[in-house]
Amino acid sequence: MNSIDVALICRAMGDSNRLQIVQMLSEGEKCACKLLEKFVITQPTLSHHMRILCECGLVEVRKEGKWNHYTLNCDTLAAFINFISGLECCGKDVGLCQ
Amino acid sequence: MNSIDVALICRAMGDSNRLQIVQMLSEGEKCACKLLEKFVITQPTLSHHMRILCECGLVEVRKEGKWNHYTLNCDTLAAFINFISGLECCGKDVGLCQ
DNA sequence: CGGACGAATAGATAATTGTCAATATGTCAT
DNA sequence: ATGACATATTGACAATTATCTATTCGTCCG
Repeated sequence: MNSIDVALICRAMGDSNRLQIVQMLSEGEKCACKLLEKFVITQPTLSHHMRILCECGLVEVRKEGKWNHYTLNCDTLAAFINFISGLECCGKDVGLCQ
Repeated sequence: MNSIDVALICRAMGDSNRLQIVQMLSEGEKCACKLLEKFVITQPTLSHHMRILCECGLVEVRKEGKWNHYTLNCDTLAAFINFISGLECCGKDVGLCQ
């Protein structure tokens, strides 16, 4: 996963509504209606947020009749976690960790 | 670390210049001049980006005479990695992973 | 078919953001 | 003190964004 993809995901998660949506999806698949209950936003606004989350690859939608069911995309999430986990803070010029 | 802090950090890393700066700092402490070399932005713009990175707590500055030296903040980074790593994708309604 | 209902799109708007040029501030060396 | 240089601040502007209302599109059921 390259920096551009990571930046896109970060940007997607940089909105607090969307971050909370990601947290909810981390618990498992949720339908749009369920998500909508949780926030004080309109349906078009939720649709907008879900689109951004889907476009960066972090979220997938399963359409079932009239309803949309959302899940986190395992591959994207794993790659993102991998990237973030690879960041280090101890590489001081001193050459010592801690 | 609560969602608001995480969203702030994500937003900070949601700009591709800033994400690349974070990657560079992951290699170790860097001075502003060194960072500036790497990007096609002006000094005030770099200053602006560093401020955003510092304000969310991800980056720390060490002022030494005329120069600023930046590092990643270990505590914040660790808390952030911890939060992100805690996200899961396999919590489908089915109740099965994979 | 036709109404009901969930989701998407269009259009508008206020707020935020990334960037720059110009200027100010702070620190060092002479 | 004064000039040189690193950084910060200010003010401006174009681009992006989060949100809404109004409308359209899709799917189901009677």
